[in-house]
This record gives sequence, C-alpha cells and structure tokens, in this order.
Amino acid sequence: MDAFFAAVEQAAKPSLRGKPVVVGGLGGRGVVSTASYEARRFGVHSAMPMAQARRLCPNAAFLAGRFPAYREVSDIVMGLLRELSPLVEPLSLDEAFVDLEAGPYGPALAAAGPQEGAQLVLAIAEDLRADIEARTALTGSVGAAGSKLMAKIASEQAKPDGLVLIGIGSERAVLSPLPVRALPGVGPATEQVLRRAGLLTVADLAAAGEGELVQLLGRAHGAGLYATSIGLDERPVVPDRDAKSVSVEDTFEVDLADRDHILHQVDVLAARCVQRLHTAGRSGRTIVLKVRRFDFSTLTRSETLRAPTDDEAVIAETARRLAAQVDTTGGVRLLGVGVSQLADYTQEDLFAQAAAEAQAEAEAEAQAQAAARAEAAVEEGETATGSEGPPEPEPTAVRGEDVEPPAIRHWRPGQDVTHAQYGPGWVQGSGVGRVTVRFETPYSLPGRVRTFAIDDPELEPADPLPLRA
DNA sequence: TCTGGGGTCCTAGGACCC
DNA sequence: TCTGGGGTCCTAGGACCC
Repeated sequence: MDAFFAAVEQAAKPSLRGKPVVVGGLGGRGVVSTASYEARRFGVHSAMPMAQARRLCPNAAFLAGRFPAYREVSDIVMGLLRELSPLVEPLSLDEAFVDLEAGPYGPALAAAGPQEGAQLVLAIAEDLRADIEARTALTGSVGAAGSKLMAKIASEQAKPDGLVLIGIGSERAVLSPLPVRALPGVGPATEQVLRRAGLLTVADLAAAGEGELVQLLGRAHGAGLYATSIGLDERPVVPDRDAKSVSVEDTFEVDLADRDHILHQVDVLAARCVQRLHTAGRSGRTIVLKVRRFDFSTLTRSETLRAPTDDEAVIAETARRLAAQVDTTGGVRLLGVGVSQLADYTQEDLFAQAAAEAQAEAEAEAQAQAAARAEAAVEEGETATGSEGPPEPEPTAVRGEDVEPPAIRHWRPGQDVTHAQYGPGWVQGSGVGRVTVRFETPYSLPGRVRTFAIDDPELEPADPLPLRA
C-alpha cells in the first residue's frame, strides 16, 4: 500500500486530500511513521524525528496513528490477497508476498508459456489493484516476479500506484545497475563496509564473488548477499509465521532518574507485555529488559527461566531483578520488557504446564545430583511454585494495579470523535482547555471546524468509520 | 525539540558436556 | 600437561526491516 498510514488518513479526512500529512509520534521525542507523498516533497520521510519534520514542512497535518483503523483496512486487503492464494505472507500491515502458483491461477500459470504467463500475471495484478481501490479507496502497488527478492524490488519500482513485472530471465539485467542499498538486507552499516571495499552497485557485488563478500560481512550475510546479487532466491512464501518474541517499550518524554520511578515503569511494562502474551495465548522462558540511557546507549539484560511462564508476578519480578543490575545514573530514556523462547500454552493449560514444570523439576533434580559434589548452590532464588497447589489461577487479584483513575480527557490529533449535535469528526488539535474538531467523514465534502471545551459532555471519542460506505 | 516501537536474524564468547 | 574438537545453551550486542 502506498504511504499507507498517511493514505488512510487522507481517505478518512477529505480536507487532507492532496495536502502534506505526517503520521507518527507527536511527543517531543516522536518520529515519523509515514509521510504522504505531498509531505515527502518537503524532504519528510519515515524514521525522521518529528521535530525535524515540523521544521521542513510546518504546514503539514501532524497526526497520531489510528492503528485500529489501519488494521481494518489491512484485513480487507489481506483478504483480497487470500482470494489469490492460500500462501500469503504478510510483512507488515500493508505489505505481503503472495504465491500465485499455489492458488486458483496456478494451473493456468503452469500451462502458459512465458509470454502468456506474464500477461496473465499482469491481468491478475491489475484486477487486484482495482479491487483494492474499490474496497478501500486506497492505492496499492504490485511487484510481480519469480522470487520474493525480485518481487520486492519490482514493488519498490512500482510505487506509487503502479505495477511492475520483472520477467523470468531478466533478473540480473534489472539488478546489476542498482546501488547496493537497493537490496533488502543492505542498510547503512553494510553499505559503508561495501563502499570502503569499492563495491557500489549490485554488479560490483556479483563480480566480487562470494569469498570476498563473506570476508567482508561474515558467513551468513556475505553468502546471502552474493546469492542476492546474482538474482538467486529460493525462499518459499510462508504464511502464518508464529511470533518468536513479544515485547513492549516506552520512550519517556523526560528521562527517568529515580530508581523507584524506574522500577515502577518496569512493572507497568511487564503488565503490558503479559497482557499481549495472554492475548496471543503464549508464554515464554526468557525475560528481556531493555534500557536506553540518557546518552542513547542501549543495553539488554536477560534471564532464562527453567520453564515458560505467562505469570505477571514472575515476569515483573525478573525484569526488576534485571533492572537492578544496570547502572542508571544520568537517567533512562527508554525501558522495555520482552519475552522470548515462546511456548504455545498459557496458564489455563494446566496439564501442559504441570508436565513442563515436572520435567523442569526433574531436570533440575538431575542437575543437582550431578552437582552434588560441588559447592552449595547459592544462587537458587527461583521459587519452585508447586504445581500441586489449588489449580485456581483465576486472573482476579492482579488487576488493580494498572487501572488508572479516570484522567482528564485527552484528545489526540487525528482521533475520531462524535458530537451530539454536529455528528462525526476528528480532532484537529487541542490545548489551553479547548479542542478543535473538524466535522467530516470519508464520504463527505471537506468539513468545517468548531472549537469546544475539552470537557464538553457532548463530545465523545468514536470508532473509525469504514473508508467505503 | 535528535534519534519510536515491534519485530527478525546473526555473531561471538563462555559454560558445559561428551 | 601445553591446553582436541564439536555440539548446545545462554547472554549481549548489532544490523536490518516496516
């Protein structure tokens, strides 16, 4: 999808169509998620600090993201892709690989010669783009080719609102003149290494040979990049990848200096992480704490438990223990809590959990016996919570902590609202006790603006409207 | 007004084991 | 007695992607 978040905003908000729109973190430390093409003309791009974006393009609309709305659109688009094949591999909310040969067009594609095959693929892709536009009011771009690698490159060339097919056999001709940076997996660091070795284009990489690239970049990266440079990519399209980790993190508006403050935030993050873990129905063995200090130096500390857990108390306690190990003098800019080594069950799966704990205990006992000769294990702090106990892990008591008292209403730019008298609209801005709302919908003409007191009882948050009625 | 948040994969060293 | 060799797990960090 083209400039996805910004395009959703423009589709939802008629007054923003054709105008620069920047979606991202609006706080002092925010960065740009997506800039509309109008904003890109001013030099605004993803990952740029929001402050810089405001300097470059002060007249843009700066909006906080509305992820539920983006997910709704994404679901529609992914659904259209799944009509083309069961093998759909999403890369993000707005991008996916589709293996057409595995779908209803597979037999026709297999039977067709190269020319007819290409024509058929182009026809499928144009139909898809039309369907996307009809269903979402947004434009998408399609890259078609014989591998993920080339399809990705084709889609880059197709943006915005385009379609590019790279024919079988023309891979190397397309790749050769590209700068190395155009290849997936080549970021700033790799580009520098290659540039110092005099390798600027993909043709240079192919000419250098696998040996030299491995020398420069290491085993996996070097060999992978060489294969890429000659257009070799056999990776299958893999749908439904299971997540391998779950994490949450927060950058604070002001660095945290106080230890108790830091530990409290670790608790808050652990609770959010566990929430996500529960939603996913997973548990994990390794707890990771991430700390970014005042000077942007970033470190992680992790601890692997004997068995997977999704218990908030265990995860929070572990994260706090890890936090106690790091030097936070000077202040902390970001904290994160994550869980990896995920397993497929939750605490509700008592059988599975009991089995895992029994096994873990058996292993621990075996280890203890093997180590019987050695010194008394001092470090054993892990409470062996007996799985015999009353199997009643109802999620009752733990809740209270993260329930905040109803705060003063906070209106975020871009947020959907509805007014008892004026109907649906969105927050254009707020401050000094007032909130400005533009009353328009995806299907209306550009609407007009009205200002209210922030606690106006007639004004309420609302759900996003579909982009197509 | 410097630099988000959620991920993936790879490397490298040390522990530990056979 | 000069300390092989390989496999796996754990930890920490870094590059990269959207």
